Amino acid sequence: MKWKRTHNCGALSSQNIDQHVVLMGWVASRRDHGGIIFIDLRDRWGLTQINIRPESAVYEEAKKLRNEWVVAFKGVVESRPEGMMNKNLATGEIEVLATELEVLNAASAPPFNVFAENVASEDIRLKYRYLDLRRQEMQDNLILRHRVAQLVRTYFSEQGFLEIETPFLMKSTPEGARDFLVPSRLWRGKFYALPQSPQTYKQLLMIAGFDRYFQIVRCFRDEDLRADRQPEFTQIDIEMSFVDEEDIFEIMEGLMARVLRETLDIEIERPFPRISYDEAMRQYGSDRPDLRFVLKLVDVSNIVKFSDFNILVQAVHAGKIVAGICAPGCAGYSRKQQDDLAAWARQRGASGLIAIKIGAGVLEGSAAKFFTEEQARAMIEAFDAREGDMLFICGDERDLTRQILAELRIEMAKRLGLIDEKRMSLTWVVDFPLFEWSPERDRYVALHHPFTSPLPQDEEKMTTDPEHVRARAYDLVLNGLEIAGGSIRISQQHVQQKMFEALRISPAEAESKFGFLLEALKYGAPPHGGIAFGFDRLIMVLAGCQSIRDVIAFPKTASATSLMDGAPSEVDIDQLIELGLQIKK
RNA sequence: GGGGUCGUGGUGCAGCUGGUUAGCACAUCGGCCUGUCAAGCCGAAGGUCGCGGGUUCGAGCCCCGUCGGCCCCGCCA
Repeated sequence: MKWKRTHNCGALSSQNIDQHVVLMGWVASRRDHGGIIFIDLRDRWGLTQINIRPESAVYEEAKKLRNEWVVAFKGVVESRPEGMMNKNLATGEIEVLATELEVLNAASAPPFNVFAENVASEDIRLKYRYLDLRRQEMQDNLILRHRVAQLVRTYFSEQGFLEIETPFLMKSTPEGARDFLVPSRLWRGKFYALPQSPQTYKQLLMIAGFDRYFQIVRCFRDEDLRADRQPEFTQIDIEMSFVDEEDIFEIMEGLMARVLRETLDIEIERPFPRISYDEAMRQYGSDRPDLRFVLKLVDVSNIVKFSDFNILVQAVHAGKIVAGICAPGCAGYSRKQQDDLAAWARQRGASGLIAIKIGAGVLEGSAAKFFTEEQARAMIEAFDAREGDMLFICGDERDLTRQILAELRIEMAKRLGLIDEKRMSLTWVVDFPLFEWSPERDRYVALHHPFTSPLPQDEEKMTTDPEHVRARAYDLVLNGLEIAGGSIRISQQHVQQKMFEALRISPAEAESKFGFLLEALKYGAPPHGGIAFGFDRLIMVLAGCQSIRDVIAFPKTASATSLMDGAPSEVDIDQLIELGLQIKK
C-alpha cells in the first residue's frame, strides 16, 4: 500500500472539486469504452466513479482491472460534465480523474455477481458469505443492526441501567430447551452448558443490588431451526428491581418508540394496547396475533347448536367449538376455491371447513337451509357480516379450531391485501397461564420459565388447580411476531419452592439443579422482573427481511450447519481422548 | 421424527403430454468502441441436467432411494 486513503467512496461531493484524493476499494463495475474507462469504486460508504482517460499514465494498467479487484486510485476530484450527473448516487455530481493506480489485490472472478440485482441462491450465498456480505442489502442490514445496538446501549444507559456480562459456560438447566453442552477437560465426565438465556444470572444480579441490568447477549438453544430461529441468537436482556409490570412496560415502550423513530422515522402511539392471553386466543386464535388487521374469530357454538346443521350440532354437543372468520367480499369464491381451502384445513387436522355466503341479510349456499331466519340473522350479526362476504366455519376441538382459524385469518389477510406492510403494530399480551400440561412428561411445565411469579390472587391454586393459575408474564408482539417476553419473577423462596412442587420437581432435584438460586433468594431478594427481546427478530422486522439469517453476519442453515466453514465437524481423536469422550455411532 | 418445495454451464432461470445437436440472460475469455453509470456491439469457450438405482426402444422430464438448500408441523422454559 503505497498511499494513505484520504476519503472513503461515499465522501466526495462538489465541495471537494479540484482536491487531490486517494480512494481505496473494490471494483464494482468497469465500463471500458475503448477510449475512456469508468470504474465504479465501492466500499462500505458508497460508490465513486473513477475516470481514466487514454492519455493517463495508468490507462494500460486500468484496462486489466476486473470486478472485485482491490485497488487504490490517486486523482483529482472533478465536476461531471453537464447532463452526466447521476442523481441516484450520493457522489453522482463528481468523479475522480485518475492519475495513479495501485492494484492492492487482484481477485478471481467471484462465484456470483456482488453488484447485481439477481441474488444468488442461499446456499451459494452462505458458502461465500464474505462475498454475500459485500452486497448493499447485507451491508445495510448489518449497519442497521449496529445502529440499533448503539441505540439500545445509549437508551438503557440513560435510564440508569448497567451492562453486565454473564458467563457462557454455565450449569445445565433441566427445564426448557435442549442445552448445548461443553465437555470439561479438567472434570472428566462433567459438562458446562451454553446459556439458553442469562435468566438465573440476571436474577442474581438483582439480588446483588445492581437494580437495573441489561445486556446484548448471545443465547444458545439446541432445537430445530426456523426462518426466525437460529441455534445461536442475540437477546437484549433486561432485569429491574422494585418494579411491577407497569414500570417495565413503560421503559420498553420508550425503547421501542425511540428505535422506531430513529430507524424508520415512525412515531408509535403509547401506551401500547394490551390484550390478555385468553382474549388473544379467543379473538385471534394465537398468543401473538398480528393486529395490523382486524378479522376476528367468532365463536358461534351457541347459535349453531340450535340449528339443523347436524355435524356442527354434534360437534358442540361433543364439547367442541364452532367458530369462524368472515372474509370480506369473498362470496364469489368458486366451488373449487372453497374446496381447496377445506382441503388446506383438513391437511392441518381440521375435520373440514364450511363456507357460507352472505346475501342481502340472509345466508346463502348449501348450508343456508340448516338455519332458521332468526339464526341466520344471529350469525350475520355475530360476524358483523355484509352482503358479499363469506363465512368460513370450523367445528373441532377448541385449540385445533383456533389454531386453524388463526392460520386462515392470516392467509386470508394476505390474499385480500388487508395487511399494511408499512404499519408497525405493537401489542402487549398479558396474563399468560403459568403452567401448561405436557403429555410427554406427564406433568405440568412452566409456560414461560419456572421463576415466573403467579398472579397473587391465583397463588393458592398453584398446587390444587394449576391449569387456571395466571402468570405475571407478558410478551411484546410486533406484527404477529413475538419480539420480547418476560415476567415478574418469584422473589420469595417459599413461592419458588411451591413452583417446583407444582412442576413435580423434588426438593432434592430442585436443590441440585437450582440450589444456588434458592439459596440466594434467602438473603434478601428484591422484588424484580424483566424481559428479553429477540434482537435478531427485531432487526429483521426493521430491515423488512423474511429471515433472521439476513440480519446475522454468519448464520447457520436450517439444518444447523455452516456452509462456509463446515461446522459442525468431526474432531481429532486426541481432542476426544483428552475430554474422555467416545463417539457412539 | 414428519410433511412440502427446489436442485439444469461460474450465477440466475427456461426446457411443452418423455423423443433427435439441452436454450436464454449475466459473468468469463478475445475483438471493436472516448461519457458511461447493471455501458454498447461482434465473437468464443463453458453444462449430460445433485447423486444412485429403476421403468422405457428412448428420461432433464416418470418411479424409488439418497444428499443438500428453503418453508412448515413436532420441538423452541
